[in-house]
Amino acid sequence: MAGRWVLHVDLDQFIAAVEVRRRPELAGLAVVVGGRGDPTERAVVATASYEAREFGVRSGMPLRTAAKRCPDAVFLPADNPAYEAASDEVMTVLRSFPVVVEVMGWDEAFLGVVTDDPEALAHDVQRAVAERTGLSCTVGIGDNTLRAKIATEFGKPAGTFRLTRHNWFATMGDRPTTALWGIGTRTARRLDELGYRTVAELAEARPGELAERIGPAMGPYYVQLARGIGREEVSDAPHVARSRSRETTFQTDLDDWAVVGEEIAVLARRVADDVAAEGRPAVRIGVKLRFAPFTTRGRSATLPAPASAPEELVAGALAVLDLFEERYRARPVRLAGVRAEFPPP
DNA sequence: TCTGGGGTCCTAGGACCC
DNA sequence: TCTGGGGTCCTAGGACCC
Repeated sequence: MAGRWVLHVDLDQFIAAVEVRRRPELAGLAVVVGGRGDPTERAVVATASYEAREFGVRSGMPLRTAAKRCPDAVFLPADNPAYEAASDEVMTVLRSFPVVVEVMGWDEAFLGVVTDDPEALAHDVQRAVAERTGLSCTVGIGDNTLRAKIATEFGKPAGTFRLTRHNWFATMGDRPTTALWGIGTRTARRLDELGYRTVAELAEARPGELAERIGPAMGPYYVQLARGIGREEVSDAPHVARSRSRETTFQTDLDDWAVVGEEIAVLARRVADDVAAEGRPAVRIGVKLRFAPFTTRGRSATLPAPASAPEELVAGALAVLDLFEERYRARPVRLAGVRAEFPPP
């Protein structure tokens, strides 16, 4: 009798693997991809190959730090169009199976499947992806999306792992709450202060107590996470964007407010291109500024009328920039961003 | 460790209205 | 005519994820 399963397919060191695939001489080397590939610039690591990770190089780490930890690494610029194309190849392979494919990013997808042997199907998927794209992936198997997603961590690299209601607490019970998908270090610290340190402890919490102390939606949700409860349906409905944004970190801080305005106009035009591609007008616009050393402030406003035209979005963004109080205008700016929001569904 | 870029969702406070 | 309570919208900021 065939059962319903969720498979979580996650490409191994995806970005580094795409680079190695087109430059085979890099195989076996420490490869670090990020920014423009110059470790002296302001940028962070997008992905490090397993060889580079041996030296303590991690995603999100400044390139400068990565270069200190692994001076012999090959540094490459991020080539997003290449990763998007490789991602499309992989998703096409996944869709060739009789499954529902829900894309979660360049290098991840959930598969909704009906089978009585999910491991066999997982291995078929891994083999097909390897043969048709040359890329390696790990497959987590679960009775819902949460457990499938977490199972992947135990299958890395290139393996499979099954996580269900039957082995959830045996596998996860003693782990810290950060092992849950959706709980980061900030929330873990707050939970710790309330006496919940492990997954098993959080699973025993009263949802009502956490609703009061954490928030009406998130509190009870965290208890559900700890119990391994998650969405069982996988959907291939096309994603409908809520917002589109563009932002830039400057190599050197801007100290002239007029130049900040010029950069905001440039970003607003790029956002306008994205909005035009969406084919529906934006109703709100936001401006983000990050001041030296690292404080970030945002201002936003509803547009006078829904808009897609570049001139309207530029005017809107500059009007929002004007909402920043006088006291901000002499501060060095290290990042500027513009975001357009679409109407809620 | 001097900290990217692109997203999503939640929370909280004040405004406003009845 | 000094003052309640509820609902909803707007905005800022936080947290998390890939």
